[in-house]
Amino acid sequence: MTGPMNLKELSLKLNLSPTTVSRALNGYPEVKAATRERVAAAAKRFNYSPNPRAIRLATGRARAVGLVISGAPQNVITNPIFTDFIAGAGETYSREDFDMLLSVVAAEGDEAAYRELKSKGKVDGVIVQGMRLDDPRIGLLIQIGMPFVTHGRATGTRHDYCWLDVNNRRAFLRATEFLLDLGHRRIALVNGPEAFDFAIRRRAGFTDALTARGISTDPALMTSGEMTELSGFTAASKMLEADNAPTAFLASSMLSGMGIRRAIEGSGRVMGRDVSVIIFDDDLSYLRNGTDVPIFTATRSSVREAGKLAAEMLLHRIANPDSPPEHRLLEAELIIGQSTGPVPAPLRATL
Amino acid sequence: MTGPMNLKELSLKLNLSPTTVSRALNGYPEVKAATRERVAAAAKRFNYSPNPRAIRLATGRARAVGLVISGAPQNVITNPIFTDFIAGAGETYSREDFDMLLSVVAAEGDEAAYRELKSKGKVDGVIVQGMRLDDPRIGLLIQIGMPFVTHGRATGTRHDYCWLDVNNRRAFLRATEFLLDLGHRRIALVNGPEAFDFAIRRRAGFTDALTARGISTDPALMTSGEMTELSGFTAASKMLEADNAPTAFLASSMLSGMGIRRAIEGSGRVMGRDVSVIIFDDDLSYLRNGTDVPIFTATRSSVREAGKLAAEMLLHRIANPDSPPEHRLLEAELIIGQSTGPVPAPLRATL
DNA sequence: GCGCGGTCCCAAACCGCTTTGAATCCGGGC
DNA sequence: GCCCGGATTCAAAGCGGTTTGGGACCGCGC
Repeated sequence: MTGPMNLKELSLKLNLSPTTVSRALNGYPEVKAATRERVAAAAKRFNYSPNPRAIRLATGRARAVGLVISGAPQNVITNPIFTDFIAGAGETYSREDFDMLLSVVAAEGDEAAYRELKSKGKVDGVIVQGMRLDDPRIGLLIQIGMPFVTHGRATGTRHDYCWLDVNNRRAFLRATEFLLDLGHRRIALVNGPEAFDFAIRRRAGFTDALTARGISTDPALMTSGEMTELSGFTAASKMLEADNAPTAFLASSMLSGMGIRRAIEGSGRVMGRDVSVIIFDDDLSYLRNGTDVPIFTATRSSVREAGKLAAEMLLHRIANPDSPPEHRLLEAELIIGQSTGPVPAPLRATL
Repeated sequence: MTGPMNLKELSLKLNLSPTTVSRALNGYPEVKAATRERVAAAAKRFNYSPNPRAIRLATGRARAVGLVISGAPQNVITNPIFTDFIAGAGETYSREDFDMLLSVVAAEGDEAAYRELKSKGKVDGVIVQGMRLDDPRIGLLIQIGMPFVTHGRATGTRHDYCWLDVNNRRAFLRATEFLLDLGHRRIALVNGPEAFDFAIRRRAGFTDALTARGISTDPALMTSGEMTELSGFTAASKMLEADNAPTAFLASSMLSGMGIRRAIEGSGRVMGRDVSVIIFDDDLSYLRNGTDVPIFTATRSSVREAGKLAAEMLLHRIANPDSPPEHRLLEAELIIGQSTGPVPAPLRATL
């Protein structure tokens, strides 16, 4: 064995020049159909596959996309969304034979990481996650000329850029309306960290729905924080203790929903009967909202699907860097589970 | 702008040959100290950084490590461990300037993925996760000559290979003893999928502790399944309904523990008073077991730390492929939380 | 018979680095 | 003054592809 076959060897076997073989394999028009077939057959027969390192050096393209994960060691970064997102994206990349490379960097190290990805030419484009208000990464990436698509938008930026997002505002608007239609008037919002754009939009959907019905928003019924079971529990417990406890909750994630459920049950109430809960369900593969019948009523949008679409958009963007940026807004579906019901009668009486 | 400076340009500025500059930068001994400094200074001044694609082509090394994630679209793969693990590993890699590349493949596609990683020379080594009994990947990787370290061991393989694992058996042995010492005799095991090696070892620890005290194991008190909240809830609910309900649970993950807690509370019992629970806590960044005081009593071992160590082992292995395989067994610590207590008096009376 | 425009193929340069094999420089020994 | 070996440095040959700039061959019109 002398290692895998290379272009030169293959061309010798075919009595052709490397040039022609390369062109045949890459679909250039100036090679005769018969020759092309002969080459293709030989390539398959000798199990030839071009050396990616050589391709990359010769073309200057990386055939790889990046994902910068910042916030190590303790932050956001390791949020549970991530895995499903790349699972979706990864399949697209392997199909197109792109590598996906991750850089894990400490908080604040992300700018340097993007610059390095660019200057060393390690990737042809990146996907950006965890968008914040007027996220500085957008300007940076445009400035250094790195193709990208964001998962989520960034309110407040003046740039036009390529994004994929869920209609968070509309999702929470509809969820709130659904609760209002069930007669609920004291509705609490247990939101994600409002440093993130998606959380802002969800709150907007929530408050818009309330004000549209002439219901004033109560700051005591709106919290924002980590999307963990514990923080959901803590927030909900506190609200449920109050005199004027909410009869319904809108939760930003499955995990906070689980915390809220615990708080409800811990207070002697029953979820779905005494207190309603709607969650935002990212349809994560290890946090399923029930198997056949959903446990929580939810606005659902698959993160995995988002990953797949974002990857496709990115590859398209890399291939056509000068086309106008695409935008894609996904709608979440409202699925009815067991966690919602009409506002309880005794409370309805007090209205 | 003519793109970033390259070796030839730099060597021209220095009136040196590319050879010498390359050697100076790479620490070869045959270059004079004064020259080396001059080169280093110029490199910094002109912001020179070598083109990784050229290095890879010239050296034949990838300076990258891989992670194959199999089981798409619906499986294991997206398990919550993953993110924390790579967060730990990723920091090591960036420090050493290694790329980390992910391939997401459909179930059963992993063998082909490893072979491709090898044949295309995309990585110098891989980390393997989710070990099963006599995992076939071990033989495969040895056969194709791909350096690797596994996260978890694989009982039953005849090969010697490089692994990093938590002492799962001992962790559950100690946890079980802890419960026994509290007077519990009806202890249930809500295990992860026993297709995985770690789950087998945990069960062994559990049953060993019981039999050491002369307590027979009750199949009705041992389940194995997904490590989700729902399946924890389902399993525990069923057991708690039975006549001879357990007074304590050993759970394989934080999520199943949360499901068990819900089942306990749903049955009108109080966790930590009526029923004790110990979980295995991977110390995931978005599933914290309480902030200051732990909610669950747990055997804890940080997956993130494991990722960091595994990455170091892998880099070492890549640098010294012929050294004997390292093994590293981490001990989990038993941390006492609020979910355990002595067996309730009325039950104790019946012993 | 000759020039012309296609079609198809090739030699050689190039991408930017590492590495081999050899040249150069230098002080010391004789 | 000359040879020798160690210390430095260099030219050139890879690594394995892509791409540029021609060439060879062919049928056609005149």
